[in-house]
Amino acid sequence: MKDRPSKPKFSSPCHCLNIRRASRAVTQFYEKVLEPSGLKVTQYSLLRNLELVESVAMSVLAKTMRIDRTTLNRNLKPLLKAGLVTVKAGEDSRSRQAMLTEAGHDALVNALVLWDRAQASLEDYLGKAELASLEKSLSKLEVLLL
Amino acid sequence: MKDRPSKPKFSSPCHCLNIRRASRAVTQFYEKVLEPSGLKVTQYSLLRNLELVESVAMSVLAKTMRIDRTTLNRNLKPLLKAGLVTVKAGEDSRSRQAMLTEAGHDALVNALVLWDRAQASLEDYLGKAELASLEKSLSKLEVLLL
DNA sequence: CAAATTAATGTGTATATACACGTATTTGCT
DNA sequence: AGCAAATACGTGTATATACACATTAATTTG
Repeated sequence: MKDRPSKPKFSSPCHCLNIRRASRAVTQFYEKVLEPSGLKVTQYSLLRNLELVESVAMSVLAKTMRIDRTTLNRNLKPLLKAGLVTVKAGEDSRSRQAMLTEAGHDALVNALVLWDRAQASLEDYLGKAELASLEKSLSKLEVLLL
Repeated sequence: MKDRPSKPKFSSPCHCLNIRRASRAVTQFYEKVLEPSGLKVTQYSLLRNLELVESVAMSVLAKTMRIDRTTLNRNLKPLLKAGLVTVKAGEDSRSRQAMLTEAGHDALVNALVLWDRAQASLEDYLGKAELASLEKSLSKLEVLLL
């Protein structure tokens, strides 16, 4: 076997992987708890945001939720197909307004108690203090790029 | 407009969304820094893990990296196509062994300095103490489901 | 040894994420 | 008015993630 130069066998753990892993685990936990509602956590949050307003333009919603505009567009599709959300034209004929349907509202109400459970479980698991500290760091990280 | 029952207008911030958002931000940061290498952070980590061993069975690698087995399978494909990784049959004719190619090793070495930079930036941004505290919480969260 | 289990993988399907492009409108400026 | 720049969106493409199934090979059992 030929000898290879520069083998960086040891290294510190990658912070990016660590947060991605934790994110996956937390996501899976929430998904499991939310499962009876038929909603993914992303979908839940989308409905949740729509519930706060009469209707909202796509890009405004994306900005509010701090997700990519095109990701929002894609994430909306299953909800549209399921009839939980509708889209109407805005005054500005470029913009489109998303809004919750009755079914969407019902689904949200239905999911709320489950979400509460997941939320509470997590708070219980980490403890108030550690969770608060974590959230603080997370909010710092969120603006890492800007 | 018809009156809707139970409008949960106010709620605590969703911990799941928070960590997902932070995860996205950190990922985008690493991706941007790694960009010149042509590797995504997921791909970097895959190569990094393969660099530690001669060859390794799929499921073992997945377990080591703590990612879903099928996700690993999919994530491997771009690397196979790019010729950075190859797969050979294992002794057990069910299992398949993944291994780094020379090109894969080169790509890894090339990306290492970039990754170091991203890693250092993050440490600088949060500070050693806060980062350590964060990592501790993240590792707890990672085993939330088991 | 034959049958039932378990183990190791791959694929179908669906969602999530985001960059690069392309399109249609609106605004702002001359 | 006319045109350039900025806005608001959607889509193509590629990767990431993971559950449900299907397949094949090795193991354990009766």
